[in-house]
Amino acid sequence: MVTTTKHDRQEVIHKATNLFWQKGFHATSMRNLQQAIDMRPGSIYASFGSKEGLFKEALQCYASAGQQRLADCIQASSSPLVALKSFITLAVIADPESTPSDMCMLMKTVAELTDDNADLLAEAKRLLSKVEDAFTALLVQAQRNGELDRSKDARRLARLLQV
Amino acid sequence: MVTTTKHDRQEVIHKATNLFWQKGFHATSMRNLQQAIDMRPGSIYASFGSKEGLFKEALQCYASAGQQRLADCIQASSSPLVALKSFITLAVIADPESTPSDMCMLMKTVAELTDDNADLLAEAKRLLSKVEDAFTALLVQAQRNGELDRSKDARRLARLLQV
DNA sequence: ACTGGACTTGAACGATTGTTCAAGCTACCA
DNA sequence: TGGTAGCTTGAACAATCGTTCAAGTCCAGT
Repeated sequence: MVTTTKHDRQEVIHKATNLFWQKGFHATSMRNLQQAIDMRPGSIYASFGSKEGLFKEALQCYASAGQQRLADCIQASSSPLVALKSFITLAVIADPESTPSDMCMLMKTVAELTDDNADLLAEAKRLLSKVEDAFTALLVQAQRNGELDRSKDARRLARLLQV
Repeated sequence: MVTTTKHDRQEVIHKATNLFWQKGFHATSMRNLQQAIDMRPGSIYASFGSKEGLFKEALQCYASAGQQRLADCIQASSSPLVALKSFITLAVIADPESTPSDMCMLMKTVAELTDDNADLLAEAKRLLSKVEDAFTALLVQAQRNGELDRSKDARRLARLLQV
């Protein structure tokens, strides 16, 4: 045995991510998680330290999956603008059955959390701003290609249409 | 004394609304509320029945305040389009110190709640769709005045810019 | 002044929360 | 085969949750 102890860490995080995404941070109890990922409290705390720790990893899992999809769109598209468009439609169309929530998880998190859980709030904002950066990078590139004018920051708000 | 028993009901609801708006439903405990509105559990339950009952009234309070502001904008403006615009800027500019959250309370609620608390979720969606209706009514009126073309439903999404 | 009804109080309830830890299990190496 | 290191287990903890209710307070009407 070389990679996994018993539960594959990635798979566990993935399942936790889906549950958190669906129910939010506060509404997801440790006992919900125990059942969803099939681990007992001791193991969870040994692996992730706390509920917050697990949630933070879930956020990162979600964000990196999103980045991956965006990268795929870029590679598959001819111009930055059509890449962005295909990514957006991919995110917003995604069939309602398979997705835990019809809303961006980072958004939901920023909406839900307050200054208690300051760490998680900051992390979610950090990841959101990375998305923002990736989008604006695409847009300035589109501007250089002459497909856009000077409304750069305005398009960051296009992200909010994932609802 | 003719209207109030000891605490003015409207004022109590208003304070509760602000707290719920700031922290969300799950993160606001009854003890937080007791302190915020200066009532003890017995009185709260006598007046509102449950935490859910109080939250529902808070949602309605928030929504009717919004409707009031929209009505004011309409009356003060010359055309439906400038009324809508002034309302949006009013909502989004609102100085960050005085407002409990920089996000629409109905949105936050829809984002946070799940099928547990189905009543509250349904109520929030109902109020949101009332806002949507009011907006589209303004927009079709703008269309009749010849200030807009056929992108009616698309403008519902303009609501999401309250972030 | 006294009674009666309405409102308020806060201690207490059982349920559930996130978290801990001693004990058990399992797999690998000598 | 026996030992040991590390993972897993689940009962139990203190804290907090939403909620209840007997007792106390307040004031209007006689």
